[in-house]
Amino acid sequence: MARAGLTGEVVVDLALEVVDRDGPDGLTLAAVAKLATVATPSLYKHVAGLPELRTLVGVRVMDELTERVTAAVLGHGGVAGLERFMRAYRSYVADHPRRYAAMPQRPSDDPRWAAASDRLVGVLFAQLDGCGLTGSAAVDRARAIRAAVHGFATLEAAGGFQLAEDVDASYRHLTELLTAGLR
Amino acid sequence: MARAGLTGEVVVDLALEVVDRDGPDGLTLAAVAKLATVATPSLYKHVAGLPELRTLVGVRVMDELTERVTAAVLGHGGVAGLERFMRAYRSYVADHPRRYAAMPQRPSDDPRWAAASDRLVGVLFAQLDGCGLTGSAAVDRARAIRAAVHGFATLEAAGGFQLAEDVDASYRHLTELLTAGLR
DNA sequence: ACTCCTTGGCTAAGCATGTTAGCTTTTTGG
DNA sequence: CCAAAAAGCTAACATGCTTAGCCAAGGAGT
Repeated sequence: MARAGLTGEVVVDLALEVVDRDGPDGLTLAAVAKLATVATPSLYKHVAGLPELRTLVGVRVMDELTERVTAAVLGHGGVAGLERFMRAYRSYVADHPRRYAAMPQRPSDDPRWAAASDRLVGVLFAQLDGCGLTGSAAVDRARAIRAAVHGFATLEAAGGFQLAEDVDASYRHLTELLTAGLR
Repeated sequence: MARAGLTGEVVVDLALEVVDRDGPDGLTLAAVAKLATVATPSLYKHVAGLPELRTLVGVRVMDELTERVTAAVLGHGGVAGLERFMRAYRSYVADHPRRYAAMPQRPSDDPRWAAASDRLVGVLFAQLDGCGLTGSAAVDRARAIRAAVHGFATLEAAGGFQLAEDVDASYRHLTELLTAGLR
C-alpha cells in the first residue's frame, strides 16, 4: 500500500478543512482520517489523540489570527493602529467563523497554546505602548480590548446580533469607546 | 420497581449538577442517568436527546443570569444601574463558571433560547433607555456592552488573564469605558 | 545489491456514548 | 375496578476514541 505521506502539519491542515466544512463539533478523528484516505488509528502516528488535535488546531488558528492582525498593523501606530487591529481581528473571524469557534474556551495548560496566545497579546501591547500606555494602564486597556473584540466576534459569529441595525456601525462605535482617551 | 419521579425540570436540575461537577464536556446522558439512578434510555421520556438537553440547560442558565442582573438593577437607573448590571453579570459567571461555559455558542434556532436571550437583552435595553439612549444609539451601546461583558467573563473563566494586575480593577476600567458619555 | 531498522500504515478488539425499538409495570382517570 | 397513558426497563445497533500488535515501505550502512 502506497504511503499517504502524512505529517503532524498535514493532519492539522486536514482538520482545519473539516472544521471549515462541518464546524467545530464535526472535528472528529474519523472525519480527518476519511479525508486523508487512511484508517482512523493511523492518525495516532502523528497526533496523540483528539484532545491534542484540538489544541493544535487552536494554536494554528490563533497564529493565523496573529498573522492577520500583525500585517494590518505594521506601519501604523496610535489610535489608527488600534483601529486597524480591531478591524483585522473581526475580519478574520468573519472569513473563518468556524475556525475561530474551534479555538478552545477552556483553560488549556498546554504551553504551545499559551505561547500562541502570548504572541497575539504581544501585538496588542506593542500597539498600546505606541499610544503611550504602559504598566497597569496598558494591562487594563489590553484586557478591555481583548474582551470586547473576542466577545463581539463570538456573538456575531453565533448570530447573536438579530436587530436590523448595521453591525459594522456598532463595531465602529465599540472601537471608539475602547480607544477613548488615547492619542 | 419504584418510580424515580423524573420530569423535564428535574432532568435539567441534574444536568446542571453534572455541569457544575464535570464541566460542559462532562454533560452526558449517561452521567445524568447515573445521578438519577435510572437507565440512560429512560431519560428520553423527558427530553428529546442530548442536543435538546443542552439547549434546555442553556436556557436555564441564561434565565438564572437574567434573574441575577434584574435583581441587581432594580431601583437603580442611569450609569449606576449599568455598573450594577455589569458587576452582577460578572459575579454570576464567577459563581458558576461551568454553567456559563455550558451556554451554547452556536446559532441555536430554538425559540426557547431566543426568548431567554431576549429577556436578558431586554433588561439591558431598559437600563439604556433610562440613560436616555434610544434607537440605533441604544443598539450600538447594547451590543458593545454585551460583547465586552461576555468576552471578559469568558476570558476570565478560561483563565485568560494571566498577568498579576488586579482583574477587578481592569473590569472597573472596562465599565468606565463602556459607560462613557452617559448620564 | 542486500540487510536491517525505523517509520507509517493496517486490522482487531474494547469501551463509552447516543439513540431506537419494543416490553413491562406503575399510576391515574373514568 | 379496569383500561389507557406514562415511566421505567433491557436489548440492540451505530459511531467514535483508543490501545495492541502486525506488516510493509523506505532509507542507511555495509
